[in-house]
Amino acid sequence: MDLKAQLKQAVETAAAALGAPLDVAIQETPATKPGDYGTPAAFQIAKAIGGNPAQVAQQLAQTVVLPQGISRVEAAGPFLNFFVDVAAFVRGVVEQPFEMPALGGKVVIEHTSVNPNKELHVGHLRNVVLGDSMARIFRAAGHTVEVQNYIDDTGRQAAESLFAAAHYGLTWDGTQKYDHWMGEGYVRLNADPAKAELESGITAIMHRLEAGELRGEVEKIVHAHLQTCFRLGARYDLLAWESDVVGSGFLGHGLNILEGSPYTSHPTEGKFAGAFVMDVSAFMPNLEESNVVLRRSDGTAMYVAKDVGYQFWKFGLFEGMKFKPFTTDPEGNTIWTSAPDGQPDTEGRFGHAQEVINVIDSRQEHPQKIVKASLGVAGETEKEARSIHLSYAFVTLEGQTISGRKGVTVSADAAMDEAQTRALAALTELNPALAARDDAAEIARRIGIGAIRFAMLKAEPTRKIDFRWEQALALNGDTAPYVQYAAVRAANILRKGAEAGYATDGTGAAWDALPDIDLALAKTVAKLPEVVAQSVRAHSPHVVAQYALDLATAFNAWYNAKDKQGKPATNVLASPEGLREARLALVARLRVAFEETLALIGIEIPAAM
RNA sequence: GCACUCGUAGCUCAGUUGGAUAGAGCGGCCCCCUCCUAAGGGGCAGGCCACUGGUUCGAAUCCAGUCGAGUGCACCA
Repeated sequence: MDLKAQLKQAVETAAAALGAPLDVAIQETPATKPGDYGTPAAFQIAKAIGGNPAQVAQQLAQTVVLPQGISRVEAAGPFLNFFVDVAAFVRGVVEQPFEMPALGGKVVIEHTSVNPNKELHVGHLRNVVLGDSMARIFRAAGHTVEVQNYIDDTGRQAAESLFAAAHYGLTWDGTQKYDHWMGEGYVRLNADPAKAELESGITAIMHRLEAGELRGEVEKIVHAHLQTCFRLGARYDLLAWESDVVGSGFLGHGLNILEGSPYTSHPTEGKFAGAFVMDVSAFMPNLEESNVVLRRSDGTAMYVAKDVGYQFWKFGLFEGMKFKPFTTDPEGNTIWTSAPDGQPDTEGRFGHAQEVINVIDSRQEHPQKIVKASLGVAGETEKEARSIHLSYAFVTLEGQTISGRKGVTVSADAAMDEAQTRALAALTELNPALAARDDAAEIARRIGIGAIRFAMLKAEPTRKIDFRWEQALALNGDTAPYVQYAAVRAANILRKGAEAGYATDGTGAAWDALPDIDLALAKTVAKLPEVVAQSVRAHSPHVVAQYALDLATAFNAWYNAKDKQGKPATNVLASPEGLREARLALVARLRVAFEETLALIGIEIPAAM
């Protein structure tokens, strides 16, 4: 059990002894206040049993039994503050591995799900990075995670691109990235004044797509998309194709389940006569129209009904999809795909989630709510509660709505190219010797991609992002390179320490010699597990990104600390023997914290900077 | 019109289940390489946490209302 949990228990026990059983909050004391951790519990106790908070705090200070690692307690007015035993605390942080949350259960995360008709643009970056980071964080918290990428292969968008290529007689010469080439046809078609007359040709392609005849054509685009996503660092387990969702009968299965619900009906009169409708008012209050049409009066299904079927399948409400390997990711792991000619999933390997997270643009909030409500309609209230729409505000480009058709767009590939170019330019300027090394390009890649990923997730998902080169690709301030630089700096200290023959594992450490300034750093390091827990609770990776900044800031402040004479106060290698070993061990622990934290948001640390 | 999201420094944002004097970055001004990497650090200036009321010992945080911004409201996908 970690120190804060022990403190909480100790204070609760003391409170109960005073006749006030309660849930106590343990928080860090503000920087200007005495102590390391504190609690305002005396307010609540005073209220429960009478008396004034300051007196109660005094009483608590007398009676509370201090856990190991706490050296003393002191009442500061109505607050009760605890002082950590520096040597024991730092040693504990250094010697114990992180106690990550041990959450169980399978979580299916759907992200990317880009229409297979043209290349990804900078707006898609946010979706991919959010989803991929969530997957990493949920895995670290103990969940089994399955990442799915939904391929809308029967939609109008794909049909238009395929039609355009054929209509204009375009041929791919292999020089351009395939999805970019495909997108050019799409843009051309939508700028074509004659487009309206081409409708029948587009519809014909849509029918062929539904029949699965053009699967291979769509797969080529999907491969090109995956290339972009791999480059960003995203990884997937399964591609779920819309045609297979329908072809596996999920649409029908889903509707069948809903047929049995008291919330669905087949009106015989009124505006919905002949349709199959679902009344969602019990699950989505305040709607003007509480009925959602699932199947039209002409017998065809609404789009949202497919989403409902897919969602039901993710939760394991039925089976029937077939699967086969599609490709391998850069690490050689197999990415599976749904496929009509695949094998049945006899082991229940895919789907069967306890929780489903759909990473989708906030503009789709309404249909996503209907999908969630449909689980309630089906009587699956627990699954309804664990059906999460990770909604994020869309990305604009220099203040304008991204639109490929209008030419207001920057491709994800171009953004990554530019990021790496800028990173290499910075490297050349700041560290020419390093820029001449063989691995300079790899270093620039990690910095550039890291900068983009970080820019996409450092703020809450509800924040709108206006993509501007200077911000998205910034290399200092609240950015990935700032954190990466700190991580590299930590590694340099360790390397030099090892070269000098000093132990970095705590051997020979004089823990008692550590001053308070080192404690501040150790306290920040120790926070990682609760950061992960918080990120999972909030369903947002920004919590981890913010923590990465905290970690780097804490380290840089410590690294640059000066004593009263203005001399470096924390120089590790110049520290007296014993203190030096303690500090090396702390820096080693910090470096691990950097690695684990950045891995949670898919950011790689360069070898040098 | 109805619903959802949001409103914190000039700009972009953090701020745990309500707790101590609201924090960063960018931009501005001033300092710090005789020191393990200055992609760094320190300092100064900059706040009616949109507004009003309520709940509470205590509100940026919870509730109600007002104002402002964005998004969504088809037998479309």
